[in-house]
Amino acid sequence: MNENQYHHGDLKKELIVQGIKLMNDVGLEKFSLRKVATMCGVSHAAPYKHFENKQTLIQAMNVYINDSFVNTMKQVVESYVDDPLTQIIELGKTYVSFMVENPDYFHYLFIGNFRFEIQISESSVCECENSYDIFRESAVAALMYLNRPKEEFTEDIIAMWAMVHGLTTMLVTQTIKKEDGYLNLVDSILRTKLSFFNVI
Amino acid sequence: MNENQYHHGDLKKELIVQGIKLMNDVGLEKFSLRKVATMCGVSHAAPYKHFENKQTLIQAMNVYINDSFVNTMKQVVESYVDDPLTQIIELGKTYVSFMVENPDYFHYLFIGNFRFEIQISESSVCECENSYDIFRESAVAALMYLNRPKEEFTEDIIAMWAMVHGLTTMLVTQTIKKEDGYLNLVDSILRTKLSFFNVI
DNA sequence: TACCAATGTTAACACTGTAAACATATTTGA
DNA sequence: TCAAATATGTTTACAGTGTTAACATTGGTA
Repeated sequence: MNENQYHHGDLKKELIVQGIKLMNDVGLEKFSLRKVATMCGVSHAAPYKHFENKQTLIQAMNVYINDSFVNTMKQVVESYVDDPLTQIIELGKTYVSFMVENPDYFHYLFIGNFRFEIQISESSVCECENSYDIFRESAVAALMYLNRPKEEFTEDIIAMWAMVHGLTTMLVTQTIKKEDGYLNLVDSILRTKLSFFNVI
Repeated sequence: MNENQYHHGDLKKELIVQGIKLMNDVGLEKFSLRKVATMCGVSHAAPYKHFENKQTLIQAMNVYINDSFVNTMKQVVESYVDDPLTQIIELGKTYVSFMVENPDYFHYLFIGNFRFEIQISESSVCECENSYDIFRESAVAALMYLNRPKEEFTEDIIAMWAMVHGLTTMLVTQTIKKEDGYLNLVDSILRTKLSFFNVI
């Protein structure tokens, strides 16, 4: 396709990419469709050929980020298929570090899941819709490995995910300071929980 | 003061109250200063005599809600001054149930702390600025009561708060379903953690 | 090649945040 | 007591926004 073309090529995707960039720069409050359009070198009404409205674009941005998050998680799962305990711990670390390193993504996923309908990517190859499902699946494997009673699975999994997500929140919102060894905290907390299972 | 008066009486406070109401109804995206002004029966520029801009009003709404949350927490603390273990557990339950019953408040505090500067209420009588401080203080008492090693306080407190906040998040975002006995979950998770301390 | 759907532009609208100039009420102090 | 100062409200104006409708251009396809 040409350089100075009337048609853009893949405007839909660039709207998402530039949209995320803009959101990072100016925040939700000052995020505007017209700015995104300008960033893509396109008239302010062009986005409406690809998205119903502003909310729909933001949703698409959410899906885009969620996919990238989910894929990162899946990679970790695949790296430790034969070691359930290490797997769930590394998964926890990845969960936390991904969000700490991309605090804006935390906003999107969070705010997005709140304010708008949750929408699942169709393009995603992943059979798990979201990060919680991946985490849960890994947790189940670890609990089975530890011969935990099945009737307590639910509570154990919730406790573990809650710790990981809660810790993430504290770090991203700077309720606690992000020191160099913050990942050891994840390790330690999850390991305590897991070894607690083991001892009993 | 008169009924059909030129001056409103206490516009500043009503802007906050109506602002919260509007935010509950339409969400952040459609929240507008002009609507709030209309709800207060006042011209669209009147709010600028009380708040610098839209963000400042939203901040004030955050502070208002945070105060109400903190006060609720403080009441619990006072109800169990002589029983540190029950206190921290009840505090956890209150934390969760307050947010589950007021999911919009969860948004405000969360988004507010993210998007804008954290601003502490001047009017609050409470010496603790935020809910985390209250939770931490209570947790410290419980840990001392259990004779936990002081060098592990930090990690223990983080683990407990993370669980409570993480669980709250799961319930509010409906990652897990809010069943009738959801508060027992808080009880159970925290109690497990605390009795774990005790056993060792 | 001629049409058609896809994708872009331009123009228009109502609504928004914000500022400036103006109006009225309340407080203050000689 | 009552004018002046201050606090609080209104009106007007403007640039930026989301969204729609009418129009223009392109690329693919019958």
